[in-house]
Amino acid sequence: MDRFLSNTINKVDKKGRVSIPASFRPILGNTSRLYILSSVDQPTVDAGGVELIERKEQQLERMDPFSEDYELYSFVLHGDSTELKIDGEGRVVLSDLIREQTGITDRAAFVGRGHFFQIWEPERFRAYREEARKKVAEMRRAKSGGAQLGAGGGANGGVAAGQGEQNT
Amino acid sequence: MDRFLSNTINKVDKKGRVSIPASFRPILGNTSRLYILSSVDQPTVDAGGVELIERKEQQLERMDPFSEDYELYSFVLHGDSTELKIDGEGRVVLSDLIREQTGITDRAAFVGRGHFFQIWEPERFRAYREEARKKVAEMRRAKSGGAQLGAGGGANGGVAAGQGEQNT
DNA sequence: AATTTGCCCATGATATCCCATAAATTAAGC
DNA sequence: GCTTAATTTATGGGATATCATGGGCAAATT
Repeated sequence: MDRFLSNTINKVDKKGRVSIPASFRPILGNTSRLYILSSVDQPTVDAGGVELIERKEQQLERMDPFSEDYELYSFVLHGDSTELKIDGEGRVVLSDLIREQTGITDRAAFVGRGHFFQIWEPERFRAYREEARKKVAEMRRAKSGGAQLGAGGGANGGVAAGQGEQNT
Repeated sequence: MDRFLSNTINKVDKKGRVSIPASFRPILGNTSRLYILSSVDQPTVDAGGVELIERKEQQLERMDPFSEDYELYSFVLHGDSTELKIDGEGRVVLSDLIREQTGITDRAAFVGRGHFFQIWEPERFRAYREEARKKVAEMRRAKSGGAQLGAGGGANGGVAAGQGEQNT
């Protein structure tokens, strides 16, 4: 249990509180603080422990300082970050900043991203997720030239394609 | 016995639990954690130990962290994965995520794939398997220009052996 | 005084643990 | 080679333990 995985949708109560998924809590450590960074590309925020900020700063340093991306990243990183307090039940109060950034009202989707997680407005998450899956599927198809069975990650399945639809 | 072989169909009980085939358990090691990755191509999920995720993360690290591909791949990898707890009897409860992805309701097919295994809705597995066989046969025919050797009726090219039903 | 914010407790719904049992595979014995 | 005893499995169910969620209340803000 050392990375943020899976996704869950939790309710935001009248006081603006949401439960951080229980499976995410231990990964954050013993802290009672949750760090939040706005995403520049999507209507979501990144969340995690302090190391999240550090990591992002390191990323920033690796970017071209004259690019527009750098400017944006830098601006958002230092300007739009927040620190939330985690209460005894593992909840946080979503700030106005987060609401504006994500569009969240009464429900929030928590999405594991490995060393951090994201908080989305459920509907937007659903849409983006679908799109992402579709694109990854295309990516995979392009790479393997169509000969792929299963998502074995380098697996040597050795069997020809076969499309098989997603769900029903 | 160090790779996942063969396939079995087990029942999902009212609580949503399924037994992981006993022959698969020792291969997972001493863990009580089963990692699940959903396939973007087929209505199935890949299952295995942490290595399964780590392997994919290594692929990620070889990509450009600022590319859209990286973003999408990471999003799907971490956001659509799950970690299931294996109980004392070697069972796991299938999450909603898995149900949606696979279409599983009351029975689940466990299919060995070497260094990981898959979980399918039995009917879909049967259908996909047949299709896969057919394509393998075609592939072979195409390659050999019609001259085949030892590709007799019962041969099941490349796909895990065994009948759709448990033992026989 | 009227809101917020932080802390504590309550509760229904799941999830997890533990024990029971029948089916089935393996080992043992004849 | 068969038949039976001994072990594993798969599966079920009850008893707890966790979790998400709601509400109360008092200290801190405004």
